[in-house]
Amino acid sequence: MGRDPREFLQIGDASERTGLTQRTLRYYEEKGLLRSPARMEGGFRLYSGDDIDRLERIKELRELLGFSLADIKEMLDAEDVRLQIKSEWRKDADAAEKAQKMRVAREITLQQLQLIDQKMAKMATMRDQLAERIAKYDANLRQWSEESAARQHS
Amino acid sequence: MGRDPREFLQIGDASERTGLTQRTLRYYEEKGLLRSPARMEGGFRLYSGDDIDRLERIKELRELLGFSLADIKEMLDAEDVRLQIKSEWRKDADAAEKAQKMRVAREITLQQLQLIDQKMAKMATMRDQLAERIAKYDANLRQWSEESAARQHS
DNA sequence: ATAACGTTAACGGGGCGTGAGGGTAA
DNA sequence: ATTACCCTCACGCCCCGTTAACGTTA
Repeated sequence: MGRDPREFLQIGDASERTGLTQRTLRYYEEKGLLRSPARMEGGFRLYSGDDIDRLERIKELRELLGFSLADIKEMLDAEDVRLQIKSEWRKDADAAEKAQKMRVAREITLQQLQLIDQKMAKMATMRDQLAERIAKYDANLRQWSEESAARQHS
Repeated sequence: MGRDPREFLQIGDASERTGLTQRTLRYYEEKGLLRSPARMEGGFRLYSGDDIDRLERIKELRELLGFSLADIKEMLDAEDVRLQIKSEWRKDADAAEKAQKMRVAREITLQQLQLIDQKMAKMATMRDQLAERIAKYDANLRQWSEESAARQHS
């Protein structure tokens, strides 16, 4: 599961790879969206491959779907549930409670999916409207160029 | 073209119809995204049907596509070009310049369309990932319920 | 020692939320 | 006169952008 430990990135490289500013990376850490990354002796942050993945998910949830950071934190916490439960699956102590948590996580994921579907439907509508608008521009421009050509002949 | 003048809405009704807060409506006006609406003698704002349409477009551009208000202002101004040109089409004075403006407006619209296509593609990817995740939750839950049933029999 | 990189702290800005303190409509 | 609605400031919050002042690394 774990990755090559040589692949740790300092904040500058992590910033470049994710397209988020260094300020943003520190801010997400401060807000608990990302667990505090490892540090060098001098205090420099070291981001793992998993950290990068998580940052990219955050970025998409925010920029593509427009969720608030608070919403995203809730979602990511919910997602972590499944992994945590799987790793803690020693015996079936409190298995019922774990299943309940998983059902909650599933529900949140399902809501995300439905929200995406709604957004995609609206976006498709907008797309068609824009295509129509372009067709109108083109029609006007074509008409103008024909009139212009006609004047050339008279 | 114009609508029933009795259909003018005060800010409260306009807010309800568009799903934007009154504060937001005043803010958009302040920022020049919406021309200052008509007023009653007492100073109450009166929104026309066209105003409502424009507000709904702004809302979609912002909430669905995540554009900044500055971007949206630029886009709407570009869109107005076509309508303004059509209404000003008395003679063909400066027809070349008008056609140029229309080409610019067309170009901006085309960029919006391409941006929507890009976003929709990314969203489709996310959608699939979420569907997979739900499948995993379900697999885990199904497995748990089977194990639980097995214990009942022993 | 220098350049390139990192650190925290703190102020700034866009897009509003949220009153305060008043006037208007029916 | 009451109730519901509207007005204009004006401050506050979130999500960072952006210095500023300073330490670390190669």
